[in-house]
Amino acid sequence: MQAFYDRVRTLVRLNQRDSAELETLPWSSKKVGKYRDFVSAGDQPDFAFVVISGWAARYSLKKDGTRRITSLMLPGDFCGIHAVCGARMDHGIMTLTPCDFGRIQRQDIQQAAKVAPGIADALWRAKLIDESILRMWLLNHDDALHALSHLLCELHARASAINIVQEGRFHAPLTQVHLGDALGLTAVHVNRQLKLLREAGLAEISSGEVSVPNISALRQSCSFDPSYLHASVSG
Amino acid sequence: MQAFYDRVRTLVRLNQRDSAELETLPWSSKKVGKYRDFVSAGDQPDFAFVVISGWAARYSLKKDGTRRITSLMLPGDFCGIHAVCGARMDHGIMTLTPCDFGRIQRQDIQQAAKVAPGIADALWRAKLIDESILRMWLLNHDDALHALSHLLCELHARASAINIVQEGRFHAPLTQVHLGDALGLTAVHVNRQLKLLREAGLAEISSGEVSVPNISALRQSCSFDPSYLHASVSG
DNA sequence: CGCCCTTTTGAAGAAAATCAAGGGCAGTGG
DNA sequence: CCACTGCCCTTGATTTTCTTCAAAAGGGCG
Repeated sequence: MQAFYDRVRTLVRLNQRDSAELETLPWSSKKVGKYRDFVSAGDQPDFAFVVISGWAARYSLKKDGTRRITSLMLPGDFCGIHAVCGARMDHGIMTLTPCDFGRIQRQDIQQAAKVAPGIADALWRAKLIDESILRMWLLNHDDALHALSHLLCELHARASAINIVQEGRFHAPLTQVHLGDALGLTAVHVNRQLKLLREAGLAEISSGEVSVPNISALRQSCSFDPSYLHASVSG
Repeated sequence: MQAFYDRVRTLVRLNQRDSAELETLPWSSKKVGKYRDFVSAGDQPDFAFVVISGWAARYSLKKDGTRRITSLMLPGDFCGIHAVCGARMDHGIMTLTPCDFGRIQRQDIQQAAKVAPGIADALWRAKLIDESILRMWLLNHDDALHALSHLLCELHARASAINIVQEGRFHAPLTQVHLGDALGLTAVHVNRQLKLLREAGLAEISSGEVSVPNISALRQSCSFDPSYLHASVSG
């Protein structure tokens, strides 16, 4: 759960009480294999989850049978905070790799949020960031190349934040089909845009490894401004 | 503020204490003219706002100068719950009509959420619904006609919920440019799709009035399922 | 080896953007 | 009262972007 504790601390500055409350939160671990439906649409989970290790994705199935990925989750990310208010899931969550989740009971997280305002704040901030990311996905869906570059920038930034980027490279278990599902494009077209990025020397994906030799250049190419990812910790 | 109180009660079942807390929340009113930037990106508001009357829209300006509307707000909707955790706004809010806003101080809403768990739940649910709507916008952006129909269904449902629909008609201050900004399409293309809907007898917009003679037919045409808009009150 | 999944590339077709022009209507000012 | 102006809606023609269909090549793994 260190990934989770670390994440919370990037979201808000915790006082001693918050901190103590956070680290004594009761939780249990749940391991899930690759490409599993971890949570299904319609569920009304009694737990909130935290990605401890692995990658997962929120997705919805459309009427025409195609899948649309609406967000990607990396270690440290929350999912199913819906549990906090007992709402029903309107989308599913699938694993992209074998995953290790931390599971926290609804009443425990509710209690913690009540006793430790810092934790409640952190949950809010996490949700606002989710929303910002979603909004960005909406914003950038006009031009395919722009959208792809922006997504790679986002993933690079989020991967950096959890220290899994080394020399501009990080492992991301995304096939071109996944990227297409996330960007609302066909895999074929994703392939062509990736080729452009590769030829421009801006980014490359090969065997599950994203390589960005010059992140500034990539960011500039799609006007990426990372500030929306954390909205500056000042609380 | 009745619109707000009503809205909260559609989100959660309040007990007496929650109810009392809600209706004694200190607030002040703020009137804003049409087409005004009510909140700007980068602001760190000390207030949460509630739309008492009028329509407003969240939007972002893209690097190429175009505007993208990322959500529409009707009477009763919250905005700037960011204030709850002191985060910075990553988007602006503009009015589409003259608007009347209710303004609640950050500490007051925080206090209310702490004392009355029902209110905290309501805020969470409101945010989850915002997120669901955003997700739907992402989901439906593939086919222009589908997207437009779905948006009209969403607005019809939300307008119904606040009792402003009469005989399939409701006032919506949206120009074709606004619709284009919301759907990520050009106004020209919106115009063509509206023509199709009109010719199919499914929907019509004229002088700011949306007319849906047969909502079931419109819903069926775009597989609209309204459940995502409230996620069933069971808390 | 052979199979499946993923990536790659080509060619044709559909969807939406762009460019361009005209019309209706309300408000403004002569 | 009427011309003028600005905004919004409408329509047509052309071009760009993305999808669809199709086929083939690479790579990991039983």
